[in-house]
Amino acid sequence: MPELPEVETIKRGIASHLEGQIIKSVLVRETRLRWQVTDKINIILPKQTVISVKRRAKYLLFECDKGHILIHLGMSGNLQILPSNTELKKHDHVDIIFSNGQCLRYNDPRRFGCILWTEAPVFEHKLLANLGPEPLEKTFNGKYLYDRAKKRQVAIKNFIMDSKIVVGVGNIYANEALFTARISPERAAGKVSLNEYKRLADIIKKTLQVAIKMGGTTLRNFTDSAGNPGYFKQTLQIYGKGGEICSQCGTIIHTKKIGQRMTYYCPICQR
DNA sequence: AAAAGGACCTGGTGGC
DNA sequence: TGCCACCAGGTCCTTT
Repeated sequence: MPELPEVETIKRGIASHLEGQIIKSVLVRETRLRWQVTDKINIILPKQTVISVKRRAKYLLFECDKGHILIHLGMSGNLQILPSNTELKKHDHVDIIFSNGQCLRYNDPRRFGCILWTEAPVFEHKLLANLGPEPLEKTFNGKYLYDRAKKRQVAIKNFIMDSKIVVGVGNIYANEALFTARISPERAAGKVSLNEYKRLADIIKKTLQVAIKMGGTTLRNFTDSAGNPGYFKQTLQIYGKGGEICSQCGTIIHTKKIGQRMTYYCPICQR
């Protein structure tokens, strides 16, 4: 489900509700997420205070007194803040209940997400240690992409979706950014010029920023932590528009699987 | 080291 | 209406 703007939307929605709150209990109804949810969290989390809520890539990091809770939403995960007695829905797998009566509820039909606990320095965690830069940071720019892409044969679309290169760019925003940058998704990463990379990096930043501002993209069921959809869908230029007309030149928008993911592009505008 | 493909899941949709 | 194939916002892991 969520790419960076959606995770950021969730983070902004929940942070102020949780920071400073004391965990009262944890209810794990389903441990079979991407990785087993350890029953250790039932023991260790109660009485801890949530000090801060942060995001790194598409991971949400809940800093507690003794360590971090690390949550990824996978393809279909969502988090909501609810009164702890709220009636359960299907796939409500985990509740973190707070002493003020609120509950952070994790729902995930496909169970590709994860909920982990770590007491080590969180950025040294295996899942975070080898991630590329955040796309909205200054270290992510055209020169950086150009340098990393040298001699690489991989398609540019897969390259910008590679979390070792840059985090947070999923299938929707990769399609959108390449269309706006007028670069063919199939071109080898090593054959993109420095100027094109500068344009692309700026467009990735801009696209993500606008999407965050609009509360993310709701395709079927993404909602923020209060249950509201995102409105970036109305802004999509190319994603999901196979067979429709390119807004720039009127050509039929093509589709093709690249790296097992559906790709939408205009064969005239994108070279 | 880089590239490609499989794996993990449920639910919705469209075709017959 | 029912059944089936295929598709979906991610990304780790194994194999080549």
